[in-house]
Amino acid sequence: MNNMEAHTSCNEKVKTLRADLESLRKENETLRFKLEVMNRKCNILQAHLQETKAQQLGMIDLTASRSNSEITSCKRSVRIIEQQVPTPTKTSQILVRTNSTDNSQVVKDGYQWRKYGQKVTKDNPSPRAYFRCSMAPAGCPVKKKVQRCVEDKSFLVATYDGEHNHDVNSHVPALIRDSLSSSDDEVVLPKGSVANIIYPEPYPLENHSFRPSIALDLSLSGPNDKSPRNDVVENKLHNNNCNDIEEYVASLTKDPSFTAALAAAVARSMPHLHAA
DNA sequence: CGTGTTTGACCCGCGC
DNA sequence: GCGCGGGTCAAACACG
Ligand SMILES: [Zn+2]
Repeated sequence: MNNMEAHTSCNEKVKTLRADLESLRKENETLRFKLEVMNRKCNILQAHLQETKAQQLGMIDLTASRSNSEITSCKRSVRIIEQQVPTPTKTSQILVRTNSTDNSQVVKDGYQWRKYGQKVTKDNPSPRAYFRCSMAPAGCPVKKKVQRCVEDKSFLVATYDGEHNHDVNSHVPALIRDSLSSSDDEVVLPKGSVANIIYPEPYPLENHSFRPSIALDLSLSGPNDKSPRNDVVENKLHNNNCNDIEEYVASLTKDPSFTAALAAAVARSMPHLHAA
């Protein structure tokens, strides 16, 4: 009967371990969610940072990158002032990955938008949607275009145009509520499902000193995604604490599909290079 | 009934 | 001028 007892105790152990595992899994999920929220915050902050930097640099690079490449510091400003009027209309492009393939093109970025048009474009089967900031009647000039990416329809390309002259969403709490109980309209981030790549367009490579960091938040995939990477991560999280994130990143960069996606995204973000 | 989306018409710049 | 492509308008419509 020793054997039997050993067996039952073993079963007990298995049970508790399983329970442990389950709780850890839940914790993992919430952590994932929080990570995603952080990533989104980070992305947004970075976008803002880019904008401010662009502002500080006086949009010099913006116009310079737009094909008139005669660069003489004083001329530039004159030209800019002359032709660009008071509002420099910064544009920035961000790539957003959405897991649901059919979704209507809504990039929730904390602002509220009103759609005012949709067009089919020449070289992209999916239509392009035009949005205006809903504060437009109050004088906010910001517009954005959203279109699915040509080759990777799970990506949305959002092109922002202009700057908001008001705060992010005066009333509704924007996309980031500090915890999981966000019962907002669209803020649904079910189990981590979105990855953003932000690449502020006006910065080509000429500007080595300021390399626009491509903010990539890892696609924290939901339960549907059975990527082997998840297992790695889970193992890491179980074995150790968050110390192994770097290893995770390493595993990520070794993942061919990930690197391919990244390469595609980067290539897409640099039409100049692409053409050359 | 107010509000936001749809969708074809319209406009405008550009190359031929 | 004409056609094309991208951007916007606004009437109709959907929805609460
Ligand atoms: Zn606005």
